[in-house]
Amino acid sequence: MNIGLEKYRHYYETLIESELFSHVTHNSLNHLLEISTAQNWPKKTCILDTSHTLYTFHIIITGKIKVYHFDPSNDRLLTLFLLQDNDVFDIFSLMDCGTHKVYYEALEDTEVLCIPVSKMKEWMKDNPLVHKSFLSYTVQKMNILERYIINVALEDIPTRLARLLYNNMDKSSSHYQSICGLSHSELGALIGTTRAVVNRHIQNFKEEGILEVSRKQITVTNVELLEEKISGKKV
Amino acid sequence: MNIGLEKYRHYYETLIESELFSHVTHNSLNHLLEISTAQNWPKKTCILDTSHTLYTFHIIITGKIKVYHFDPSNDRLLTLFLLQDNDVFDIFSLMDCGTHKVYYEALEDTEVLCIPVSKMKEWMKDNPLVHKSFLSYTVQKMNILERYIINVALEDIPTRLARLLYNNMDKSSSHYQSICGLSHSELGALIGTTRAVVNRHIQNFKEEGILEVSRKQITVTNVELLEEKISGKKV
DNA sequence: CGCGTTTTGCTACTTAGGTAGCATTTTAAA
DNA sequence: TTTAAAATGCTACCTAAGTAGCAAAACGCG
Repeated sequence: MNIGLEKYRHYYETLIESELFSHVTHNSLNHLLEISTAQNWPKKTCILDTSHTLYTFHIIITGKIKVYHFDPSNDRLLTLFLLQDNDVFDIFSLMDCGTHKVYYEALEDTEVLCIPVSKMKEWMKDNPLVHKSFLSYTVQKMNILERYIINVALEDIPTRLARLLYNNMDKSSSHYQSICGLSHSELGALIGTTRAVVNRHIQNFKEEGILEVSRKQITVTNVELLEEKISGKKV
Repeated sequence: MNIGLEKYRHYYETLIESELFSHVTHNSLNHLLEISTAQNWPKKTCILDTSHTLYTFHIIITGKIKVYHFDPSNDRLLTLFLLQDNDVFDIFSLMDCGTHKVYYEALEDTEVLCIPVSKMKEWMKDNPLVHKSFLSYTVQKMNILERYIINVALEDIPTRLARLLYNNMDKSSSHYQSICGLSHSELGALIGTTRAVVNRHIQNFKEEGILEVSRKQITVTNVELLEEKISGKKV
């Protein structure tokens, strides 16, 4: 890595805060940074080449990345994960378990560290303890996926939408925040439906006095009613 | 573990074949067996107590176990995984990531090794390399879950059913085998729908000449037509 | 400022899938 | 052997959700 000292320090500080690398020795972390290349991905950058993530491992320093699947038969997208700082992708590339047919898109300007998969594997061999934290990390992601599938398979769309809004609401200000900036299409991709249906239910919620909308911004005005939509389901 | 020598040998041989334990030393594997208790779970044994799997880790020697979620609001089951020999559960219990609200049921007579989670954690601490194989194992399971959710979120039920049948068909004999013995309710739980809908589509498939049915047994008579139902989707 | 693009709101239509209910068959258990 | 329980097949019904299409509004870029 060939960058200014402050940048380097910034990356180091970020990684050492991460649950994935917090226990790694100073030397090893430096070595990891040495084999890394920093990249800035502006908002809307897309990684559609599935072989790219097969050979390059990424660590997100700042920003937000959407991991999604595209189904050509009905032209629909399904967002599997929203990744943020200290998330990594793609763990599949580190295990030799074949191609992983997903695409990536930066939802915000994103700083990533890029590491060739072969070098990352070597580094992990030199730092076997990271397998433990990678395991813990993967299990957490799997837990998210499990709740996701239970959600999609067993609940109707108003419930899923309500839960999405609820989970991403800044409770302190009653102001829906984390998903903010996402279009109805994006919301649809997050709960397994289309933008038309999302819009329909948002209008319903609006009429019921649950929320107010402006462009790409949803403000929850009645949290109790929103909670009722989720109706005590704890998933 | 206090059992006959042959039994012990049988467990040992099974574990050493497993991708999870194949690289473990002879001594360590013996130690693992020492802290294990073997149990036989007859078909239909249910583990509904979620705290049980919080404190006990299991390794399946032989048999088949269904991991499922129950949604009380609409009385529906969703099968998340079918586990077989050399599968383990629950990895969540080894990482301290809270309760994992799933239930277990033996679909066949099943032999399991039971290990207190605290002892399993200790054993893993003494055998840190297993984290690598556990990571690989978990990533594989996650891959299955990912395909599952894409399936449920983006495809209709005939497609999901066709894929389920296709994936579990004994291709050599054109005889649907692996899922055999499962009722329409169970098939529904595997693709996120109800038994009535499964039955409806099975009748359709029958009329189209794709398969023949007898109680708890489905025989695919026209694989090409079945493949058409899946219509080139490779998920 | 003007223009094209994106996002949103809304109508009307169609249909897959969920539900309820019941009768028949098969199986397992007493 | 009898009886209860489980599994299947099928009817009819209803609603949620997907689709198509259009127009208005908001944005963003030159």
